[in-house]
Amino acid sequence: MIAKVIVDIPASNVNKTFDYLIPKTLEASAQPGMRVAVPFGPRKLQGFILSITKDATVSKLKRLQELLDPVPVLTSELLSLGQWLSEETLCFLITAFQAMIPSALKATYKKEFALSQEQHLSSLPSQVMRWFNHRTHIPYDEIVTTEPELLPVFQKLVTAGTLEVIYKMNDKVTKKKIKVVYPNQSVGALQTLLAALPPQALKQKEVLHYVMNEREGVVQSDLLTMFDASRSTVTALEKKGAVVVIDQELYRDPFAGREFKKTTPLTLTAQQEESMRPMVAAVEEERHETFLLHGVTGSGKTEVYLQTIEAVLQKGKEAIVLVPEISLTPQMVLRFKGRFGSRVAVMHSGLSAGEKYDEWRKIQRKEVSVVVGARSAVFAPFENLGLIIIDEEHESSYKQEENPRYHARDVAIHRGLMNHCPVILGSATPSLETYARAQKGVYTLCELLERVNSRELPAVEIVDMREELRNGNRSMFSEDLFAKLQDRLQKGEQSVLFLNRRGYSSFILCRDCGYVGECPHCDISLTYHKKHHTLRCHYCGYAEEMPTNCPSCESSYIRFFGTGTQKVEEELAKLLPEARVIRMDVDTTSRKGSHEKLLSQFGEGKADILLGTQMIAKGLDFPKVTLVGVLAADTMLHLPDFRASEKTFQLLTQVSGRAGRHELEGEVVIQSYTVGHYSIELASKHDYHTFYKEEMAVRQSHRYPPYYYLTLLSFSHPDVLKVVDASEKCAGYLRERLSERTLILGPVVSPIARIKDRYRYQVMIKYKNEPALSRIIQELLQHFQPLMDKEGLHISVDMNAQQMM
DNA sequence: AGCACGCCGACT
DNA sequence: GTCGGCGTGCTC
Repeated sequence: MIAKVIVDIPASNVNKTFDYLIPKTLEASAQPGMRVAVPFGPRKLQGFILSITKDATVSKLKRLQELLDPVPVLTSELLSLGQWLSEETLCFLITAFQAMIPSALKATYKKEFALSQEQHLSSLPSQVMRWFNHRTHIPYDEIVTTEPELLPVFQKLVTAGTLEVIYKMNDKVTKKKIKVVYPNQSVGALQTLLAALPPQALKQKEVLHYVMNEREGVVQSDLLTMFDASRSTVTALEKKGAVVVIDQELYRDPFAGREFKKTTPLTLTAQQEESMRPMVAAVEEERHETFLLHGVTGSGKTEVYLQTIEAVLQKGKEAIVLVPEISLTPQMVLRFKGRFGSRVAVMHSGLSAGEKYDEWRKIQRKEVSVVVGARSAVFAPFENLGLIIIDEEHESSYKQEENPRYHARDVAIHRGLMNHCPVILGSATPSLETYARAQKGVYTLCELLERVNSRELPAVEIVDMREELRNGNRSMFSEDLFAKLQDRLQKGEQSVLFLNRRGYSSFILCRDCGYVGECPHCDISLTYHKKHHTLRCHYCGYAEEMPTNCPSCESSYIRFFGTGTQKVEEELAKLLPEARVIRMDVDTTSRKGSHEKLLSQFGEGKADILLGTQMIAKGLDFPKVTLVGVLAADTMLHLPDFRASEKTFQLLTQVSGRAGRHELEGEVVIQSYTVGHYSIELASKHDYHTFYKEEMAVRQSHRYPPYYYLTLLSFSHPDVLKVVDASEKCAGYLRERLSERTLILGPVVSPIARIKDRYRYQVMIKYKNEPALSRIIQELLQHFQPLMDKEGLHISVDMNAQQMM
C-alpha cells in the first residue's frame, strides 16, 4: 500500500503529495490524517498522510519510517477543509494543516555529527576529537555558533566517511507522561501472592496491600512517597506479576482544583426566546443556516448561546464557540464551565503549548462536547458538529494576519455548510459585511434591541477637548469628567477609564529638536520598555539603551511619552490622591493570571477606578460601575484604514456598554477632538442602524467592502528599486488579465515602509466579480517565482484583506 | 528548506 | 592543474 504524504516544507515546489510505501507492519494502522516520519532526500521529515492508495505515481519508492499518531490528528473533514483553505487563501497545503493542530505537534529538526560505524575516535584530528569528549553526537548548531571555522573540517570528515550526519526529528513539546501502578490480578489471587512474599520483603507487602484494592490505579510517585519505598519495590512486584505499571498521558489542567459554581438556565425574555427559536430549529433539523444575532450590549446574547448549545448537546452533538482573544476572560470561561462543567474545553493564547495540546486532546478523545476558544478553535476536531458560534463577530482578531490568512468567520460558515449545522454570528456592532448580508437575506437576522433588565442604555455625553483647551484646561480630564469622577468617589461607586492605546504609544521624543527614536531596520518608532530601560522595535526586536541625551541635538529634554495609561495614572494620583486606581495594560497584565487577579480585585471593590486599554472594553460586567470615561475617542479615527470609522464606532459602543448594567444607572463621558464625526455622534446615541446607513454610503462611494471585495498583494525586498520594479510589473500583469470593472490601485508604498531592512510596497485589487482571481494570482506567483527565488523578492497575498499594513 | 550537482575564478 | 564560489533543480 502507498501513502500519499504532504511534507513539512512550505515551498511551492513541494506543495504536492509524495508517495511512500507503507511497511507491512504498519499497513493495518496507517490512516489518512496521521502524522508520519518520512525520509526526504537525506533528511527525515514530518508529514501528513492525505490518502492511502494501491498504486503509486512514481516507481522508486521509499518506505515511510514511522507513524507519529495512534489515531489521525486530522479528521477526514479537516483534511478536505485544509484543501479548501489552501485554495481559498492561496497558502501551501502544509501551512493550512499546521494551522489546524496544536503547535505542540509541530516537529523540530536537528542535525548532528556522529562517528561512523567501525570508526575510532583516534582517527579524528585533535580539534575535532575535543568535541567528542563525553558524548557521541555533536549538534550542528553548536558548532555553527561556537566554532564555525571548524565546520569545513567536520564536513570533510563526513565525505571521508569517518563522520556521519544524523537528522533528528522531535515533537516540539513532549507529552507529559506519568507512571501509574495497577493491580494485575484479582484481589483473591493477590492475597495469596501477598502471603507468599518472603518475610523480609516488608516494603513490597505494604505496597501490594495498598495497591490491590485500587482498581483505578495509583500514581507511582505518590505510592513511593506514601510508603517511603523505592522504584525497585514496584519493579519487583511487577516481575512477580502482581502489579502492572503503565505510562499514562497526563493532562495539565489549567483549571485543576477550581470549583465551578453550577449555573442554571436563566428565564429568557420574549425577545431572546424569539431569536432563539429559529436557531434551535436549525439545530434540530440539522440544517445549515447562518444567523446574525444583533443584540445591544447587555441584551443577553450569551444566554441565548448557552441555551442553544444545550439543544445541541441534547442531540448528542458538539459545539464550537469562538470568542475574541481579548474577551476570553475568566468571567467568560466561568459562564460556560458553570453551565456545562467538564464538558467544556478552553483554548486561548494564555495557555502554554502543552496546556493547549491537552485541551485539544480532550476534544480529540471526545471527552468534551463544547470548545470555547479564540480564532484557531474553529478547527476543533469534532466529528459530530452541531453548532458554531462566533461572539463579537466584528472583531478584527478573527482574521489571521499571517499565513494561512483566513478569517474564522469564513471557515466557520464553510464548516457549517459541510456539517449541515447552523452558525451564529453575534455582535452589538456587527461588521458592515455581515449586516449587509443579513439585510440581503443571506443570513437570518435576529435582533435583541432591549437589555435584559430593561435598563435604558447609559446616557452618553460628548466633550469637546479643544473647547477645554481654549478654556485653559490643559489636563487630560475635562472638567465634566473630573467632576463626575469625584462624585462617584464620594458615593462609593466605581468608574472605568478607557484609553485607546494607539496614538499614545510609548515612543520617545526630543522636545528641543523633535527627534523621535526610530528603528534602524524598520520604518517605525521604537517603543520604550520599562523593565529593561530600553527602546525596542515591535517588528524586528531591535533594542537599544534609552538615551539620556538626544542622539541628534544632545539636548537632555528627551523623554518618552509614557504608556498612556501610566501617564493617566500619575495624573490621577495628583488630582485624586484618595482614589484607589487599578491600571490594566500590557505592562501590568503580562504575568500569567494577573489579568484575572486585577479584575477580581476591582470586582471586590478594592479600587474605585479601573484604568485600562482595549482589554477592558469587552465583557466586563461589574454592578457598581456607573461611570465610563473615554479619554480620547478619536485616536484611531485618523489611522490610514478605511475601517477607522467602523472601528471607532464599535469601540465606543462597546465601552459605553460597560456602564449601568445592573440596578444603578450608568453614565458615559466621551472626550474627543473631532466631536462632529458621525461615528462618535452615533455611538453616543447607541444608534447602530443610522451608523450602518451612513457608513455604507461612504463605502459605496469609495468602492470599499462590502460593496467591493478587496485583495492585497504585498511586496518586499532589501532594495527599494527592485521592489518598486517588481510590484509595478505585477500590477501590469494584473491589469492585463483582470476585467475592466476591477480596480487595481498602486503600487504604493506600504503604511509601514520598511520592516527588517526590507522595503515594502503593495497593490490593492478592488473587485465585484472576478471568478478567476485566485487562478490568476496563482499564475502570477508562478510567473514571478524565478524573481522570488533569484532576487529574494517576497510576495504575500491576502485574499480578504482586513488591514492595509 | 536543505542538499547535491555543476560550471567559472584564485590558489597549493 | 584543483578548491570552492553560489546558480539550478530535486526530494517519493
